[in-house]
Amino acid sequence: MSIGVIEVPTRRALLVQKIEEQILTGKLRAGDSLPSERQLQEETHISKTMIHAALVELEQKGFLEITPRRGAVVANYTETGTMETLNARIRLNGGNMTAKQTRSFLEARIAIEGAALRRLAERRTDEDLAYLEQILAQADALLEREKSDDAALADALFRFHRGICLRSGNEFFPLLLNEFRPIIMEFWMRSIAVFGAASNVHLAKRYLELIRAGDAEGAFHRLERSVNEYLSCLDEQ
Amino acid sequence: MSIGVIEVPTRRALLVQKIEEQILTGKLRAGDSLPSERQLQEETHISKTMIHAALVELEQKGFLEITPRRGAVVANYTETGTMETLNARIRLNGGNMTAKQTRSFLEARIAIEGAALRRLAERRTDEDLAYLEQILAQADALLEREKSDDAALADALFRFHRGICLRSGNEFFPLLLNEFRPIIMEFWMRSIAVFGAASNVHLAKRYLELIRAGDAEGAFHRLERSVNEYLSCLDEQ
DNA sequence: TCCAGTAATTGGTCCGACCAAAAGGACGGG
DNA sequence: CCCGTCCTTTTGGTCGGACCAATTACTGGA
Repeated sequence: MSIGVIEVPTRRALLVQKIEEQILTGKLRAGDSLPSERQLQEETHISKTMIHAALVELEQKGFLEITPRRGAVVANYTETGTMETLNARIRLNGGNMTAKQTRSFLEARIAIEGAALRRLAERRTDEDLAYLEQILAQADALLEREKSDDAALADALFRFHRGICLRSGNEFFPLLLNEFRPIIMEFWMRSIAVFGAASNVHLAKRYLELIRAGDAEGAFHRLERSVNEYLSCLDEQ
Repeated sequence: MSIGVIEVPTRRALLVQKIEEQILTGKLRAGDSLPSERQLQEETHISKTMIHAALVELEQKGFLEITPRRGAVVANYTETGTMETLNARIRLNGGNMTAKQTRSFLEARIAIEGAALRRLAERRTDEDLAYLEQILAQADALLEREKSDDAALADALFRFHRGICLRSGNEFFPLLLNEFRPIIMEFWMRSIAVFGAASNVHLAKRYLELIRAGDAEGAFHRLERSVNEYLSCLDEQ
């Protein structure tokens, strides 16, 4: 057990976190208006510049709606919520997704990556295969090392699956994966912990072979099956 | 033709827009580094506080990568790009998607909304149906009016289809639709222009009936068919 | 040639003051 | 009693200067 880097949070980050908490725990509800920036300044003893910066950050994350000279109100995140909002919600929960969130995530994964997988298997080129092979070679190199680096391997797995979306020719799929990134990385870290590093890389190679063979349905069903395996392993715990 | 609301953009927004333009038009390429914040301050006569805020915003949008004390470089948006990045790209192009983007969008729509549709049809409750009916009632009310308001109708259609995702029980799908929002709204505006307002509302009612009947496959194929119709109509133009 | 020491530069944070627009009263004519 | 006009207050948005810590670039001596 190492202590690791100790980072001092900034006042602004703390303020953002505090307001996020109030919203996510329901103390602040959609439609509620926040105190004015000056009032917050007095309460918190933080300069108005930083108060303002924090509120703008929360607006960009989809938590608030700011109208100039009218104030900030808590947004209804059914209306404005994005992946950013969800990431914050998960972070608040100590980085753990609820069972429902996990299921939702995997369902979304099948929908998006499944579609990409099908398309890619149908129209893969040599260039596509080379692109994916190169990422797997990096993953193999990571396996060879004596010191295992799970984070680097998870990153490689992420890039492999994003590569599938990228090479499917659809311009939206890889962007969606980028949006999901923190969640997907967490997923792979867990998968490595449960099934082992080698097993995950081996599975990736299976996908590549199915794509090479042009077996769209086979690749899709492989995805469905591995997701279900993951789910049943999760249920056991 | 009405003039509409005139909103004064903030300096920060203008700076963000300008840098976005430079990146999207290729004047700034991935890997290029930006001038330092102080240099930008001199060039633009905008205070460093605002310069910094603008750069951070661009980082959150996936256009830049900022390293403390090293500067900001233009990001490779394969790596960092999000829906926000794509929205900006489309906005720069006058709100028009390329043919490939349109195809990608519709493919993503089938993947996501199709999955939601299937799930919802299998496990819909009376509450779910009432929720969707209520949105369609609003759409009907809009149709009755003598003055047609396409934007309001497009919004209702958006909320109906987001409602499908919301009521599917998957926590990710509605968030994804929010992320897509500007693009989806553009899509519905176009669909209203091509097929007419009544026709679009009528189609929505068909989905609702298929969901009510629990016909998951029927609903899914309805979606596929209407997407293909839209595509072939687009090809004709 | 090398290296320690230093000066300059960088992004990140913070402050207190000011601006223009909007909201809310106060006032006065009808 | 009503309604427009004027003025004060409050609001978010902006500014320029300051400081910090880390990095980089340079410089002088061994």
